[in-house]
Amino acid sequence: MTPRRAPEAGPLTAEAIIAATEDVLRRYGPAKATVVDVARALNVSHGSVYRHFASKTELREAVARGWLARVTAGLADIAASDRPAPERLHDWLRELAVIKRRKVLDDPEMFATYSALIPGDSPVAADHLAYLAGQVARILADGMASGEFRAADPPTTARAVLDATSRFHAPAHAREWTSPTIDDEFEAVVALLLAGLA
Amino acid sequence: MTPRRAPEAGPLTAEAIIAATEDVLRRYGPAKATVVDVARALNVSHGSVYRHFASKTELREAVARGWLARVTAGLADIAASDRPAPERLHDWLRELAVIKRRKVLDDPEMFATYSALIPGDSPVAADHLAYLAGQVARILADGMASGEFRAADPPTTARAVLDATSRFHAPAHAREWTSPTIDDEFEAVVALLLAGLA
DNA sequence: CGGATGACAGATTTCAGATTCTGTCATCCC
DNA sequence: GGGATGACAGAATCTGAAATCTGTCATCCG
Repeated sequence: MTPRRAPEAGPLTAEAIIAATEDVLRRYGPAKATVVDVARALNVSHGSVYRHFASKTELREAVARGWLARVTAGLADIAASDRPAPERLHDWLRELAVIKRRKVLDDPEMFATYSALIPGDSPVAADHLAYLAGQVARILADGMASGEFRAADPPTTARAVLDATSRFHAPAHAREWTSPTIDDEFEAVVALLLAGLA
Repeated sequence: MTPRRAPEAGPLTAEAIIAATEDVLRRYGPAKATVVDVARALNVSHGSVYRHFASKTELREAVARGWLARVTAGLADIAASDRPAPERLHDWLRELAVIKRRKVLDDPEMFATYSALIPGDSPVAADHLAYLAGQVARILADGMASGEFRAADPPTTARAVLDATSRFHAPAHAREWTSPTIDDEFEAVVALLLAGLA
């Protein structure tokens, strides 16, 4: 593996470690990647990595956090658009599902890195869900303000919308995403939810 | 392990093999249980087991099928009751969730046996889901006939209802069922679905 | 002095050889 | 003759010793 960091490079930063870890994870996969591999990629000793991250888990969480933020960045635009709330919610949910499905195929090692954090109850997954719920709550609040949606508590309802669509975005269901009928099933669920919100 | 079958017992039947396998699975767990263990419990050679089941997988499927039918038997009564359809649907979904949750704790080895079939795309899970969807479709059709639910295609909508509640009954989510807020989340999702059906 | 280092202990993983298991089938017996 | 048997091949799993990894820390260096 080509070292990412020349001998004459400046101080070792958390960002450089995260970037190198992402490379190493993509190359070897989360099951094989080691802290020593990361250190080697950076031309430092593995002890130096532990100056910035208390544990391998913490490092993986930082990598997953950044990756998740990047891959779901496009959702905020949909949430903030000025189109009718039901249409926005539909498109937002669809885009979330499409992103996840694409990443399983596109970037399987990083998807696996993120998935592996969930059984361990990492805060990354909970924070990610809370972040997504915030965007849904905003769409719901807009829709309530305009009369497109019936009044309800946006945070609670946002969580219910995400829970009801978890089959289409939760990594635990990733194997089901290759089903030829998955799109129809998604549309049926979303239609039911939109009817319940109207 | 005490043999279930005395030397003077009658012919070896598929049912006896299934019953013995269930015992063996409960005792050793699906990861450790072998066909030889089952044969020993029945005082026969393992070759005899293969006269009735073409493979270990087929045997496990038969066991899981029977177990699932038994543990979900109570749902049919709820589906067939003459209470208002929305109430029936709510109680049916709740009972399904409660059964699954209880079995994870009660009967973890059999729950694991059933869960293990899902990643392998066994027809057992698909058939089970179709059976459940049939009951939901019936509740929906009743509700449509009485005007409690809006008109829609019952089979499609039944599938959507099950998909939207999968977090509360799909084994992939079993770890989440111990969350203290799981009941509130269940009720929020079902309220949204019932609103969408009304 | 702040950051990097590498030796170290204990935990985890690897790997090869030995064992056990699955699934088949020629043979046996009732 | 129909069902049961157990020997067998190839696949999977176990076992235990060696290697590697994680996380710590006394030491070093600029």
